[in-house]
Amino acid sequence: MIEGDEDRADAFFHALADRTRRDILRRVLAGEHSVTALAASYDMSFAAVQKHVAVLERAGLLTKRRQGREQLASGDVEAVRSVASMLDELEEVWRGRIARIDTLIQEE
Amino acid sequence: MIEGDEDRADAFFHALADRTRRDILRRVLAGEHSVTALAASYDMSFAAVQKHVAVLERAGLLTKRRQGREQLASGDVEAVRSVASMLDELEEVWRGRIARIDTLIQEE
DNA sequence: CAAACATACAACCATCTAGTTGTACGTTGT
DNA sequence: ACAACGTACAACTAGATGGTTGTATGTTTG
Repeated sequence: MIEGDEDRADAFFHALADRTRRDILRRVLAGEHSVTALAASYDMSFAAVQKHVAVLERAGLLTKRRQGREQLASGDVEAVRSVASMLDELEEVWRGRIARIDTLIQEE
Repeated sequence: MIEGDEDRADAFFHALADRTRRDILRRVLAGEHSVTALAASYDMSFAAVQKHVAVLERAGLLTKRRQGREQLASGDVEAVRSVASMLDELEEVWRGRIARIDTLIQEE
């Protein structure tokens, strides 16, 4: 599994930094899909898509459950939210800057 | 120079997928810093930090303004917000899935 | 003017990444 | 039993990435 917060962030953002993976994530957030069903949507080999799914799984953005011979992939919305909250924290840093600027203006 | 939404998303997430760049972004969201001042914080060459700043700049996450011989870098909170809104759209996709599941349950 | 400073960028290198093909193995259906 | 299906993974390749050092250019200071 993935270690610290920074490692988690690395994995999250790296997983999201590829348009094929973002598209796969959209599909599996909308509903369960087998790896083969996902692979049918893209102009690349099954193995390539399977690796993208593995990257998303390793980042915790999707989970798989076995059903017979298929692996059904499903998006984890909680993980998506936790990425969003990392960005919210960045915005909070910015708010601190604005607050400091306002203080300076008032002191004049 | 005209990039699509997907190219922008690629650049955003790739820029954020490195912990040094996330740390630089935190600093420049908190306030302006020269490239040299930023470089002093990290255990790597000035050139390496300068390249990280360039990646963030190309992604639109920070801007620079010249002041004398220094370049002062400043974080762009609007860009951070637009990344966050991409994630919100993913969450919306997931809400659609839940709505569909609820409809199925009601039809039973 | 010369020296020191701040920045940008080229060239290079090791490693990672995203794709490929091929193989192996469990599951399903005939 | 066996053929077809669904998946995983290894080995390989081209190109991207993150780091290095060295050089060039503009700016400030003595």
